[in-house]
Formats: sequence, structure tokens, C-alpha cells
Amino acid sequence: MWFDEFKTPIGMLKIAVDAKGLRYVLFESNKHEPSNIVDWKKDRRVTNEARQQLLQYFSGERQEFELEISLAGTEFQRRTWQMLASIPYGQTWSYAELAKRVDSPKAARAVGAANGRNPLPIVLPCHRVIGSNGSLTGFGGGLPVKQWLLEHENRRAT
Amino acid sequence: MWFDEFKTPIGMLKIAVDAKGLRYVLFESNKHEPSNIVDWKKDRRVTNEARQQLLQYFSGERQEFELEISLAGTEFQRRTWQMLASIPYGQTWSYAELAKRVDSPKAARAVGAANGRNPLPIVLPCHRVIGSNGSLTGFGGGLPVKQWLLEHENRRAT
DNA sequence: GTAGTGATGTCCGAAAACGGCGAGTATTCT
DNA sequence: AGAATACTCGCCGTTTTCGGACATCACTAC
Repeated sequence: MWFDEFKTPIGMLKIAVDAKGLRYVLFESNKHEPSNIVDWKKDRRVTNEARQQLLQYFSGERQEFELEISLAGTEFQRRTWQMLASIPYGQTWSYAELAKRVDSPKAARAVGAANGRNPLPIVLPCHRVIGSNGSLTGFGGGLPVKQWLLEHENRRAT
Repeated sequence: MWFDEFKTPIGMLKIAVDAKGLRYVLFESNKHEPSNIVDWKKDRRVTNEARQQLLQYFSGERQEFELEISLAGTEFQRRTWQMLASIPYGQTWSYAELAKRVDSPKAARAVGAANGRNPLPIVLPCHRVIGSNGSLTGFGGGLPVKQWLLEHENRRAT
């Protein structure tokens, strides 16, 4: 398996792609090890594009991503991850809100678990989901990073 | 998934291959459903060869198989299945003997379980393994078939 | 306040159940 | 006696089951 690696304001990021598109965005210390990709590809075109868009995000030039992505998970997880893309830049939802939008109103907790396994953080903005009482509650890359991302978006938000 | 199907003295047989070789030999009524093959192939060359050798076995012309095979299972299962090929045509081993040959002298019972999941019956002659008291004890394709195979080999044995 | 409770999907570890067994012992027929 | 049968118990790898733990939250009861 091959990763493209590059530096950002929040540390090194690693990304990997497979035949369908972007598959992983990893922090230096990721909680869950990525599972092996069956049909991974060393596709410079896709990784270059993804890296560029991520760097644009960090410099403030980009608020939305336009990338081919490849989601591997249960039906519920994919539903949850895809819904993340609906949260506008600079805004936050609660886990309960996200659960409602996914048609499982009572599954706030399950949504949290799915968020914890989001394979594409930042691109799919799981950092925009916080506790209904305003607490940050958790983040794969560590809470400080979550806070940094939210503040970064707040500074740029229209 | 694609199966080649053909008629034999003990009923219809189905065989399937993947990238590495012969993967399944199935009786009409198989106890364990085959798991999905990831990289199965519709490879006429391999299936034709396998079918031909099997038919030769039934007609008595063939006592040993020479085929590329693909074994998917735990380390112990593969060890057990491979050892089956060492049992000479027309002879029988007890489960305990087989266990010894596999370096787990006390695992007679585990060997039995592995035998029960042999994906390539006849080619890997699990029918040549019987209880240490001479009883047939069990067979995926049914005990009558096991008995038929043993008698068939006895008739032809030198 | 604060402490407890139930609902939800997934993962992970532990524990139990389950087989194509076998050796040893007891029981039952000739 | 001696042989056939029955029951018990240990053995081993795999499969199944089960109980928590989670990036939650609303509600109730004190």
C-alpha cells in the first residue's frame, strides 16, 4: 500500500486512493489502523488533486471539496459519512441532528461511533459535529485539532 | 460465480476455479455452503482439465490428481487438507493418524472438523479417513458416497 | 442539580458450544 | 471368558454467542 504524505498546519497528513477514488485521510496518530485496501492504486493524478485541495482548505482558499471518494463500510456508516458533506462550512451540527438526517433519530450514539471511523476526515467534515451541549466530545486526530479546524473555519466564514 | 457441472456415478458434481487454481468440488447436497470467491475466474482450460481428471478417476484410469489447487482456510486447515494428498489410493488412515502427521497428535477431533470442510473432496481424498475402529463416521456427500468411493478404490487397487 | 435509564449500530474480547475423535471403563450379551 | 456395545471424559481448532464499550441525548426521579 502506498501513501502520499505532506505537511499541513496541523501536522503531517497521509492519503491513499483505490480504484474508486480517495480512500483514506490519516493523521499522524490515528486511533483506528486502516484496514488493508484490496485494490489500492498508486494514482498520482488523484492524490495530487486531493493534496492540492486539502492545502487550499488549510490556506483558506477552499470551503468545499470536489473529489472522487471511495467509502468502504456498512450501509449505516456510508449513509452517515455521506451526510457529513451536507454540513455547511463554518457551521456545526449535534450528533442528534446528524442522526435525524440519517433517518435513525435515536441513533445519536451510533452516529458517534460511525464518526469515529470516518476514513476521510476534513474532506468529510466530521469535525463539524459536536455534543448537543456544545462540548467537542471527541475526534480521531485529537481534540486540539478539532478545535483548530473549527476556529480556522470560523475565521474564514462569511 | 460460475460452476462447471457434470455427471458422475455418484451424481452431479460442480467445480469452480479462481486465479490460483481449482477452488471447489461440490456434491449435489453439500452441507456447508461455499463462501464467495473473491477473484473467481471462468477459466475453461482449468475446469476442463479438472473435469477430465475426475472422470478418469471414476472410470478407474486415474489414481492421482495433478492439478493446480487453491486452498482458502486457516493455517491448520490448509495443513490438514494438504496432508490428505499423502494417503495412498486404496488405503485408509484414522483421524488420529492424520492428526499425528499434521504435528498435532491430540487433535484428532479438530482434524475431523477440518475434514468436514474440505473444499476439494475426491481430489483431496478425505474419504480415505475413517474412525480408528473402522467405522466410516462421516462424509460431506453422505456416507453411502464415502463407502462407494472406498469400494471403488478397493476394486482397482493393485 | 445530579444520577440513572433506554435506544442504536458496530467492534472486540471472552466464553461457550460444537464437530466426520479416541482411549478407557463399565455393562451386556453369548 | 470373550466379544460387542454403551457411556464418560479429555482433547483440539473453529464458529457462534454474548456482554461491554463507544466521539449521544432526552427524559425521569429524587
